[in-house]
Amino acid sequence: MVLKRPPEAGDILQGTLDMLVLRTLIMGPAHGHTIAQVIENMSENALEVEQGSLYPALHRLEDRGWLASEWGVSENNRKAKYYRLTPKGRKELAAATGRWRRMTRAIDLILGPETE
Amino acid sequence: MVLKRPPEAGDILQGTLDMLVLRTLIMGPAHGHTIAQVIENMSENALEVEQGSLYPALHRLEDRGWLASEWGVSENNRKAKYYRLTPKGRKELAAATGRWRRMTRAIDLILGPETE
DNA sequence: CCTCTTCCCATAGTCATTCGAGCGGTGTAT
DNA sequence: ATACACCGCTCGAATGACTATGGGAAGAGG
Repeated sequence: MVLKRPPEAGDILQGTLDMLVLRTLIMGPAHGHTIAQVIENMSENALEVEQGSLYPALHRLEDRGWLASEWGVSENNRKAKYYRLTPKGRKELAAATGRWRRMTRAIDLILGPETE
Repeated sequence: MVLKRPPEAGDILQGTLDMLVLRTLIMGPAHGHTIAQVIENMSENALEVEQGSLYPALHRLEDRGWLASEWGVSENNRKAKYYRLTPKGRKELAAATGRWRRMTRAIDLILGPETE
């Protein structure tokens, strides 16, 4: 055995996808397909959002009351589920962002200056 | 069931512990207990390294050839296993640090300026 | 019409990693 | 002797991302 997938470029850091989705929806409601594209584009294609990660994420965010959804029709005239941020979702985004900044600062303290 | 633990302060971001351990050992060999303390101190106690995370991490790093270990005696006169970075470990640290920087930059692109 | 592609949603199964809880042992100091 | 810090380790549960796979519907091209 002992086959392990080395971390690939594009892989999402575990625990950060939810925050990215919430952040994306600050600009207004969107459906899954668009959310993924926005994240990929805004990250200059450094991140890839796989469907197998995205849809479970959307569902758990909705389960937790951070998103609400509504069926509609996409720009391409297809059936699409639009998600929007709830007030709780906004609070969670702020909290998650705070956690993220504290965490990365802490890690960068250990890694040391950029120049290393 | 359905017990979910909200992310607590001190929790390690999944996937970063190995990099932190490798980075700690750049200063020279150390044993597990010390490694944990160094990470906690250097992060200004923003991070907590649990034993249940640390020892499995040390073992897998050694399995991958990134660390080598040797039994010795600690500063407190106790039996302790000293880990040191191998050349492969050094390379991996550089690679992991690069991945980390690219990833955080990408995420920060999406989160936007600090001031939000 | 039929097929192919793109768009859009969804789930099952696998895997790696972290955590909490717990075990055992040994110096040192009270 | 007993309490405590130090030091190593392991197991089960939980989490979340990935691959793989499915389906359905719109639009384009033959």
